[in-house]
Amino acid sequence: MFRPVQASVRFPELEADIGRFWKKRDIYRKSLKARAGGPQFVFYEGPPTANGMPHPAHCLTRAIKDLFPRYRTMRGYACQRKAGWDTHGLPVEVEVSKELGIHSKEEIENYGVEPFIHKCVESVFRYTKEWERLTKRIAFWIDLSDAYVTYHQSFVESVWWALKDLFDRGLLYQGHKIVWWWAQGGTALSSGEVGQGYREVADPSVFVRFPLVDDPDTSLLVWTTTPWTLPSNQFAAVHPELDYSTVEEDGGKKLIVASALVEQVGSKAGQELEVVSTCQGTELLGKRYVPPFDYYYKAEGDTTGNLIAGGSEHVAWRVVAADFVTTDSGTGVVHEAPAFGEVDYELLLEQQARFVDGEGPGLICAVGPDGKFTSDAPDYEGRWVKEADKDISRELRRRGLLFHQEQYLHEYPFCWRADEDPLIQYPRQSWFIRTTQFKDRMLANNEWINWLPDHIKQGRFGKFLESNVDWALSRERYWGTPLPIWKCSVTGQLEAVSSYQELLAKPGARGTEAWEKAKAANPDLTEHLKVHKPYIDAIEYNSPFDPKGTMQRVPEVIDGWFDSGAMPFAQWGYPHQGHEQFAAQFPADFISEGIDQTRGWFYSQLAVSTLLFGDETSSGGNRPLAEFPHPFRNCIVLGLMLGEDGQKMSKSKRNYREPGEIFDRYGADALRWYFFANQPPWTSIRYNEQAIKDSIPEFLLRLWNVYSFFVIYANIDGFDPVALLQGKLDQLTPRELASARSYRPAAERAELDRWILSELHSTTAAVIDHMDAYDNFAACGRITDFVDALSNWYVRRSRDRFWSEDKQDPDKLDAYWTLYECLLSTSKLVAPFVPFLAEALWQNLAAEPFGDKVRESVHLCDYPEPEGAIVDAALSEQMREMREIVSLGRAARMGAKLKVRQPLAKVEVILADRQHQDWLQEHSALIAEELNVKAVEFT
RNA sequence: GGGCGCAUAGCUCAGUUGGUUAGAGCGCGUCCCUGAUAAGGACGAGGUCCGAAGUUCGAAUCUUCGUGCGCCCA
Repeated sequence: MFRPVQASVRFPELEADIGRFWKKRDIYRKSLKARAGGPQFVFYEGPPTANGMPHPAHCLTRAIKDLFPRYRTMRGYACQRKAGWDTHGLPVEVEVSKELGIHSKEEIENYGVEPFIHKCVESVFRYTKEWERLTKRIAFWIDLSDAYVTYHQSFVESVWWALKDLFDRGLLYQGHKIVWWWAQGGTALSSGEVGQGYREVADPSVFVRFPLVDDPDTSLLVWTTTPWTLPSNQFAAVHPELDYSTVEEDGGKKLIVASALVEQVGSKAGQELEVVSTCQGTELLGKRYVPPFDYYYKAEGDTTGNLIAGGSEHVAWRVVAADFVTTDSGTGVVHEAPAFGEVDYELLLEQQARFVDGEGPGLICAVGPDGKFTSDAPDYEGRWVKEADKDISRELRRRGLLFHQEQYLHEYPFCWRADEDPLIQYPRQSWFIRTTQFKDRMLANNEWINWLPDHIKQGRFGKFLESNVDWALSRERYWGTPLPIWKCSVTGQLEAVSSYQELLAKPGARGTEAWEKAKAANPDLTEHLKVHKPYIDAIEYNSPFDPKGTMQRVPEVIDGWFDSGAMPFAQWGYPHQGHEQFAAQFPADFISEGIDQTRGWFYSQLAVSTLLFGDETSSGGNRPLAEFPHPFRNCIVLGLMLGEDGQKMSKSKRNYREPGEIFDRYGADALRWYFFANQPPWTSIRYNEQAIKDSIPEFLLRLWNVYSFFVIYANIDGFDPVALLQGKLDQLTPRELASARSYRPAAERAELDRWILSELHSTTAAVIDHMDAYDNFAACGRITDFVDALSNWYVRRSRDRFWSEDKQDPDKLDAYWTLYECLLSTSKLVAPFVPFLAEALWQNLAAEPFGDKVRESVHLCDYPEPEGAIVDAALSEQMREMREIVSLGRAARMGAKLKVRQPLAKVEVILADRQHQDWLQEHSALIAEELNVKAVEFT
């Protein structure tokens, strides 16, 4: 007897029971152990950050991350699933600052770095409980107890090793560059971080006159959306090959504007600008102008310097050539403040290179690192630059230099963790990794990665690699992996260190008291903190470069993305330890994250791996050179998940329901099936509660009803596989079932049985093909079709056989064996997709009645093996054709308004292709029954 | 401004290399079953496949341009 099936199943409750069963029996661990000797299937968990709440998009990621390892495990692979947590960086600091009600770096310093760091550690795992609950509830099987944590000492030391390797190879350098600068936070951000903060804003757009020195009635007309950069103006740039016009404006003054823009500029100001003369950009080069502010001009306006090529020139405030000038917008004359733009800064370097050493232009910058004007610009001193825009415009208008002003709508980056803080480009000393030197290697590596969808390879990711810039690694912050570089107090020479132990072994190493004292005061402090600020900063040692020198750590910490990129080896503490694990678990066969990780984790992993393990110059911790691709071979790039309204998901808009509620209402299987079966995972998924709900009747319940049907009648008829099956059993495969009494080989059974078994085996083969190709969507399509065929044709057409009076009727028993096999195989087939439902079926159909004779969980079973001999393609096609005929016949009845109840004399079937006519004729009785006709005629 | 992607039924979405009359589910309408029944099933209506041009015997599918949207980057 099978345990009677509840008539109305409640999946959420069922799932809770199954979840408890897995936990009690430790099924996940057993599933790993069972495959320990199998081939490796390597999966990397991209670490989520646990100081924020999980939301629906995380459900998708976690569902996909579960699906393929679970499938591979059933296919015999050993798939370790080590969890991980991303714990460093700005998100944590910002969260803590909010809590403390502070914002600026200064406030953090005043609060104290040490207590601040303590707060950071506390905050890191604030939402771990919620994350763990979600992970378990959605049945993401992963080893949470053995998670890697990016702030742990062993992880930090792996990162240190990597950085030392790069440093020793000259790939880690300090450079003066224009960086995207978060002024309030006092640090530079990487391109990836900047990319996350773009927002559309309206900025003032000003058209300003720069009067020529030789001809004060004629002005260059320049355009800028950052008036605050005008006090730091050094040059005006034109494109040498563009045409420029001198035009006369109302009142007789003249302006120089790109010819192509004369009309546009005029219409903006509501003026008819009359062209006086035209010239090429080259003719403007060298012309001197008076900048709108004289803070620097006052002293240096007339300064000249000697050129290397001979002769001399004014150092600044003249027209220079630049290829990046366009006529897309503005005036074709560009205001150059080299301090606040990358291309502008390069232009300054170009100019400097023309002069004899020390005689060229220096960098003018009237803004401090805090984003406020310095005493260089006394009128605005101490004011936040963006806030000064208005007053600067007003001043220009007052002095008659403002030609036109308007609002300009454009995308501008803000700090990704402090929405209200706009970033500015700012010159800064910063540490960089020379990734550009490895661009070709990274591209070659990328070439071998199997991206899903494949357009990512040459598209978004490939394009991103091609425009690679050196990685701005350092952060002038507190909570992150400290940059492991110590500097000689006398000579300024640098040295990198790869572990705490190595550091303490340095001659004259001292300064551990800071940590010891803190630990004594608070014994609960985690040991891992000793490799962090401020304790690590206290450690000094004797300089190998100068007897009087002391080695002190540089103050920076690093970009948290580097941590994530180091994860393939740092999760094992490699190379200080974990050589075996790393060797076995590198590279990954499979990773999956959202498309937003293109510039995030996908890049950080590829870059770090290529630099460390990607060519002959890399030491790789003494491991042999790895073949491309690494560190991952297959990557499913998930689409963006949108809210119900098609907009970005947003808590305040309430355009989605919390995952917890979805689980309570519909269950995790419903959500998983919705993710897997409704669309390829890389399309942007419109979160649709109705569709989640619909996956219950469309799939889960349909399968459940077939199962329920079987159990009801098997119990009534006393069909008991336990009594009928002898011999050694294990997972009730078709082969094992074949040993049962009353079991007949498929070839001897009714055609309907042979047909559904054929469908089962061909479906199994197709699902395996699709899943091996990481195509869950196609796999689900096949499964859906099969369950539909089973429910709506096999069971329906077989009802009479199940209800036959004679309990020993071989045909009746065939029907039971057939349906039993279908249900057992289906439960295995769907196990990776809907693990709860699959388990429920397996428990009642196999594990409970058979006890220890069979595997205790469906997730410990092998994935079904298709048997080619069972597949009958012709029969499959014939049956399909018959179902089609029946369907057309019903349509014809409808058209004639003749209900099915009314018997009709005959149906005429006209076949376009007579290939299966004989077969169909043999089955005319069935067609006649379905259509309620007395005769079937083929013409 | 550049890159990538998307645009198919009222809704959510399929549509593999070009090939008969473009599909599914939901919703809607009509009906069947009443021994899977707080289920199940049949049938139907509903589409300028975003627009235009091109390639082709043939285009939702390939090319180009345009429009709209999303993402990424300047």
